[in-house]
Amino acid sequence: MSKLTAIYDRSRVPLYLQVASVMRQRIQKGYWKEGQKISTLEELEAEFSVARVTIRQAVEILRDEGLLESLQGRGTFVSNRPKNSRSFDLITDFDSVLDSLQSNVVKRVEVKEHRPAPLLAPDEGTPAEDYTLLRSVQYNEGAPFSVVNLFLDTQIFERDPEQFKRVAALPVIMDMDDIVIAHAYQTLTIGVSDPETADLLKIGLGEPTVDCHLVLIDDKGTAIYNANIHYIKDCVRFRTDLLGNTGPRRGGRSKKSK
Amino acid sequence: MSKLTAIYDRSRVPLYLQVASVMRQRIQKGYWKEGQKISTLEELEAEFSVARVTIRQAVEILRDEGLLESLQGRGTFVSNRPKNSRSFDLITDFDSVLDSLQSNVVKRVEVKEHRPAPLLAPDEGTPAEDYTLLRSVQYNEGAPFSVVNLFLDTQIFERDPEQFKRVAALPVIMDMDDIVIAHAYQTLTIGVSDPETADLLKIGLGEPTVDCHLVLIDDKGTAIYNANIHYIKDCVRFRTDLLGNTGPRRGGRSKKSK
DNA sequence: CTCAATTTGTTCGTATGTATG
DNA sequence: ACATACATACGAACAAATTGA
Repeated sequence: MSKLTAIYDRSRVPLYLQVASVMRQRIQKGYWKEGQKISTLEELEAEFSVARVTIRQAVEILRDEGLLESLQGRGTFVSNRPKNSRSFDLITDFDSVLDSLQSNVVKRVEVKEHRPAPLLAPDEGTPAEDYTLLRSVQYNEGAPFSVVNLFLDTQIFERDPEQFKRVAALPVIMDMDDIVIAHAYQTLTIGVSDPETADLLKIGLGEPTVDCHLVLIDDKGTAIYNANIHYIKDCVRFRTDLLGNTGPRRGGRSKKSK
Repeated sequence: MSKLTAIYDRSRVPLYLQVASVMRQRIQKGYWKEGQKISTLEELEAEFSVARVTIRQAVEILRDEGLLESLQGRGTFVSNRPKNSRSFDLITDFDSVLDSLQSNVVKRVEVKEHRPAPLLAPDEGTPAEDYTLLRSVQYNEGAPFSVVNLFLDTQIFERDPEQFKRVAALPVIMDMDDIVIAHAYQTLTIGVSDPETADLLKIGLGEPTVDCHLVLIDDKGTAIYNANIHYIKDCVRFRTDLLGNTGPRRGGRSKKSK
């Protein structure tokens, strides 16, 4: 019990799940390679300071997930399994957003009118008078990877309700030639799934998600498009070149660094 | 038990923790505002389909965290607590990286030589011959918010070992005038804390983190700087304007969208 | 072939945690 | 607050399969 209480100080999640999470990551990040024999139960026992049975429970979870295989008398091995990396890069420019809507399956699951929209940050424009909620789920290879809760300016929604109810909203908006998007702010944070999101994404309640707050502001400063998008955490990645278009950087610049 | 097994299909984390996570997010994201009376236990009971005691356990956790206050006969209220938003924006350009190293406290916790470095993606240059591991922790307001595992090309490390052991590496590198950084790739993903990271960040084992893989490539194509940075998930946020420097966007562009 | 060492698999007893009604 | 059922975790012992000496 001495061990237990010490570890439980920081997380009340069952120990075998904590251990399983760490081992799962070691496999996914390639620290434990495919086909490789991993540490023995006794070594893992020592490393994590837990009982034998607890390690076995963790291994059992990863076995069920097809990540590990155990052979009595020989050891535990990382499975050679077909790679199905469903992860993709998050989007950082407007045209890619439009493109991605074309390449993924979008299923509208709900439309509600007169809904209070998510709060806007000080620089995210002024709220529209009324919003219509369009909720949809994005699928990739048949599995859901994101839930979109879009609060669309009702004035715009009513210009083509049938279209908005059927397909992705952004292309429809961009087809309206009197609309000018002055700003498109995207804010990414880490959140946890609420009951609706967990249900639609087929994940556990309270599991971490990547939350994207996307706000489009028109030329009058109105936030006509105000969306919260929840991505399954393993499905997203974000890459950037810090040098951007400034070109290579030469050392010795600190003399004038005030 | 009927309820229980249904929910446990997707997550084996104790129910009261799942419920607590969702309620914590409602407070943190401002859906439940400060001072507001939240739903009654009975309503929450119905919403989450769990027993009364389970809701009470969740509330107790948030009470311990100072997020909620219960008053017998009146209800449960969101605490008016001092805002200490320790979150900050992730960095997307090179100069900001340099700046941020100056404004945060960095504590070097470990130096190890001849360590195998993290794997490089195909376009992340060729590995250096040998790397030296510099591990440090970044603090903000006295609390740790990130662990940096930097694998530095040993050839560069040995040009000024004492300096590298004491202060942040990047400014030291940028003071060497014969070094040219041709690329600086940053990749963000969601991971979970391993035992060392959990220990240094004072978080639970297996809790989600924002992982940043940062690779600097010199003019010869060598990955001289290869770092894995683990941020506490609540401490980071990432903002961007999708329109960037392309200016406002006018509708009606789809005619030529092949 | 046998033996010993290694490694996973199984079981028991006990204490505490979780969830229902 | 109580009674009940099941889950989690420990420690220890023993069984079964594999390997190499």
